[in-house]
Amino acid sequence: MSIAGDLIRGHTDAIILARLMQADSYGYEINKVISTLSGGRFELKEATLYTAFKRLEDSGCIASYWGDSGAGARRRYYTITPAGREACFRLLAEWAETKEIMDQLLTVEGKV
Amino acid sequence: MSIAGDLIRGHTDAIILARLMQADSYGYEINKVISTLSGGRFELKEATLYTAFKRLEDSGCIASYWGDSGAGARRRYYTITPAGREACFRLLAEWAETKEIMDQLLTVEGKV
DNA sequence: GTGAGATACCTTGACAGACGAGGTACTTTG
DNA sequence: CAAAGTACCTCGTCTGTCAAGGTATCTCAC
Repeated sequence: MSIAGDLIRGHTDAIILARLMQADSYGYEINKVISTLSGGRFELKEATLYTAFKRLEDSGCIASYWGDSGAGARRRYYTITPAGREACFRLLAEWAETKEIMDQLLTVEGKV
Repeated sequence: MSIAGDLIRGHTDAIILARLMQADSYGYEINKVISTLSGGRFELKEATLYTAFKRLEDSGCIASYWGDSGAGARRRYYTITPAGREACFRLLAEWAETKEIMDQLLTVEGKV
């Protein structure tokens, strides 16, 4: 993993919700998808992942159900709720704004 | 302020260093520049700002000296050190990578 | 059939950064 | 002289990340 989780901090929920917008999934798989999408440069630590699930479920953004495991242990699947979709769009917009602002704040002219 | 500090969390040092790359400055002014550059959408809380200065000075990225105040209270100016410049470049690169990865992780196709 | 390794979930406690609240001190302006 | 602006600083709290540890199931090699 080449970038630290603290750089992503505050956007974990957005990442999870964005993944669940595509399809229901479970913890282990979500993390593997994250690892793949980031080209192996980032993955959530398990503790971080499960705390996020707890937080998102408590706030009504996601719901869970036990599903079949093809191979291996039982899986708790998560599904995004309507409130979760709304939250996701809001977080995506926030990310866009964060990027914009950060790019402004990090501009360094000359003196290189 | 339209975006929360937690979205920027982990990048505060980068912002401060990038500002000091342009010119020596002091806390109050840096924060005003940040506010201006972000179009009034973001500013650091004083507590955050001063803890960051402390952290950056302890790690040798910046140095400080008392300067003249044109009007108002005394000012503690900060200047970036060679180590600070290096750190700044590293943090800018990290930000670029964070952006790239986040954009991958937040892609949502179809199902809108 | 048993041990290793992958799959899969979960909790606890420590730590670091952001920030609300509070404080100091000086200068200008009304 | 009071109020408002400039300017700095600290303490204690909160929240999210993470290392470490634990549980349980399944498959495959031996």
